[in-house]
Amino acid sequence: DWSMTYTTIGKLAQRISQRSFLGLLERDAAYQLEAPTLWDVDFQTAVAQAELEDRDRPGAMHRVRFGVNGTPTHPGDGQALIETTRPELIPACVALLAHPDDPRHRELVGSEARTPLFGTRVPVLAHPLVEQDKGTGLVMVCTFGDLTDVTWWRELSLPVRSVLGPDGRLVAVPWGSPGWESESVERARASYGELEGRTVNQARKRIVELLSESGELIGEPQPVTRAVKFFEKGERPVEIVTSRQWFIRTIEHREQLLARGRELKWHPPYMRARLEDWVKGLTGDWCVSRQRFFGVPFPLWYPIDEAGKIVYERPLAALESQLPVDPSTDVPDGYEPSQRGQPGGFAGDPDVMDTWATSSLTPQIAGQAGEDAELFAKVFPMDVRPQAHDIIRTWLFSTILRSHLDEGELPWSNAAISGWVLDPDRKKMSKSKGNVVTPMHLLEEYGADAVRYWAANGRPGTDTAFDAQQMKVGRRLAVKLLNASKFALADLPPQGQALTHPLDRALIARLSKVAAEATSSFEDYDYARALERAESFFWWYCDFYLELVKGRRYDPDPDVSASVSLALRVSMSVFQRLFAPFLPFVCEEVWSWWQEGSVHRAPWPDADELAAMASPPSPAAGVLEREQTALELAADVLREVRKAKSQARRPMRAPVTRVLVRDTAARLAVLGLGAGDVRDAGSIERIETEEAEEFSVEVELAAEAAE
RNA sequence: GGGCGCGUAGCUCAGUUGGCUAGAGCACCUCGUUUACACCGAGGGGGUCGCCCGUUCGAGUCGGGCCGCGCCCACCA
Repeated sequence: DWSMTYTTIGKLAQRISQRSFLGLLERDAAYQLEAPTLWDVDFQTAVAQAELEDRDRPGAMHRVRFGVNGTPTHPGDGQALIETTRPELIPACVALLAHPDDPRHRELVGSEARTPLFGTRVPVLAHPLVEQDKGTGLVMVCTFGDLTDVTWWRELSLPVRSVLGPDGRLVAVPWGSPGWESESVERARASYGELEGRTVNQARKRIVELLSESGELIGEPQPVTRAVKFFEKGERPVEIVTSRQWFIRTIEHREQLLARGRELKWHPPYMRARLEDWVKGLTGDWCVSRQRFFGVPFPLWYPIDEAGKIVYERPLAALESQLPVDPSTDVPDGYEPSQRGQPGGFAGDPDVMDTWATSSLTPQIAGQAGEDAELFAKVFPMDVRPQAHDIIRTWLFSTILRSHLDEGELPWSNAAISGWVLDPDRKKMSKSKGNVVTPMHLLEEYGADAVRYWAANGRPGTDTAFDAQQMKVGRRLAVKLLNASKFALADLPPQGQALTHPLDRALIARLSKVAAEATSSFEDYDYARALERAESFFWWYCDFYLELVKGRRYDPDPDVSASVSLALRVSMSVFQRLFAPFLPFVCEEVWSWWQEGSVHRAPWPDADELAAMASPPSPAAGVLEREQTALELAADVLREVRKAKSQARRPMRAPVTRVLVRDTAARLAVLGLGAGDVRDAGSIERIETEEAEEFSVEVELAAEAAE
């Protein structure tokens, strides 16, 4: 319904998004925290776990010697060796860890070690997450090199010794002051002076030189390739930087979210595993604040105390009547604009929400939650979320989370997961690779129906390689529908009240089955199957049924043409509606030739109605089956006649003097029901029969001169 | 490393409770024709259903094990 579109920057979406956030805040489902956060150093913003991707990057493994005291029994005699790919974080080292069961480091655990170059004393502790077979089995914990560091830091209550700034450069640190003690402050300052202000890469290069000079680097760095986490749009690896951010509670709902995932009907079912993997792998709550310019702002301000300090602990929420608000221009209730930024005044929250924080409310926005209670009650929860598999962990996940938190139920009953359109070489299209095929020229060359036809052939969940051949097929089908409709409907004689001819009943009976299959396929979200069934039967219909009934259709006697006239109307009406979802334009066109209104508003074909129409007047046992066999046999004989003509290199209208059909008695008994149509369609003078085990046809063509 | 999916004609893919002499379209070859359709029609060739075991009267279909491809996830030592 194109009258109900919205944009995520529109007032409606902003209002609903801000209102939902305030609701979460009120219920303590959202909170702010100064904590280690995934951070992109180029965009200088927090990013969420869902926005990360792994990229393989070359690096080097450095073996580094830490000093140890009074542990002469330890192998290496007075030294502890660790391996690291990030030696630039040695000044941020807060502990060394070994696995509790590792015999090599048992003596060392519980003692203290000294960092190289800086002489900081760090405890040597045990933790089960340490992998014994990596490196020396001894690992350094820094604040923060990776998410595991965060885990260790949290679980072992380690101090923070942070060296990395939001711009990705090493910040100044106060060597010698509390937290930055050193056995040799002079040396620490001197060493760090070589690193301060440098980027991570520059610092890494320099510290390797320093370690090498001091003899604390053991051996040469060994080149390795390792998976590094990047913000999906970023150029440099994400870092972990401590900052104040807003979070939505997620982890504590893990089990309920998994239950929601099981409640949802997935198409195809195996896609549920993607959500489960994701939910089970979550390492923290969802960070929703971003330090960017564009986005929906947080509807919050903070008081400023008399000393001019922002009091983050007491956020001032916007009033419902103010929504949507922009705290950088709007003013909180009870304050004057002149108080902005002043002691005793207020400051607006400078951050905006993650785009998914608004997109996760799609059903609520479309249903106008909190705006139009009647509409919302009518449409929520919705039937289906259609989307591709790559954003299960973002769009699908976050939508379920928000609906769970706000509405206490699933946002929709079904998830229809599509695949990607791949380039002709089956690679994912991407701007950076330059292999993107835009659809405009396809629409121009093949038509919108053909492009849509091709897209509909991609089965749910399956990636589809771009294939111009398939568009030709779609175009052919569209043209065929145009031509068949023209033949079937133009100058059609008056229709009868009922299907009096057995072949017409048999046709509608088959059509009923096809309609039933298309319907159940659609109900299963298997649109590709619905199309395939309708399509293959339609081609059979054109090749055989339309040819078989030509004689009766053009017969001047209205009693003869009445039944086929009805069958043609019914069948074309059904085909036009069955194809309408796939070939919307051509179907609308052929529908307009003889029907009122739009085919897209017409009722879907009713298989039961068709079956009723196809039932024989005398419902004796086996009549239905006999008529089905008659139609099949008629088509089989016609096929053999055509084959004979084709192999004799004669035209299809070449007359046939005699056809001998051999088949079982049972089948021959029903041949008569369709023999007249077969004769007309094959230009056959005489059909004879002979009983046999297997079906075969002998064809006698008239002499060529007879043409 | 864990999980999921896929491997059927040269290509894109059907094959739903095991019964197939394995199908369709494209491409290829032959022929025909213009009274719905040259954006056409009729016909033909082409496959040890990735490999190996097993269950079964019978396996493309079920079970196990390999091989290959793809995707998702994962702890950057």
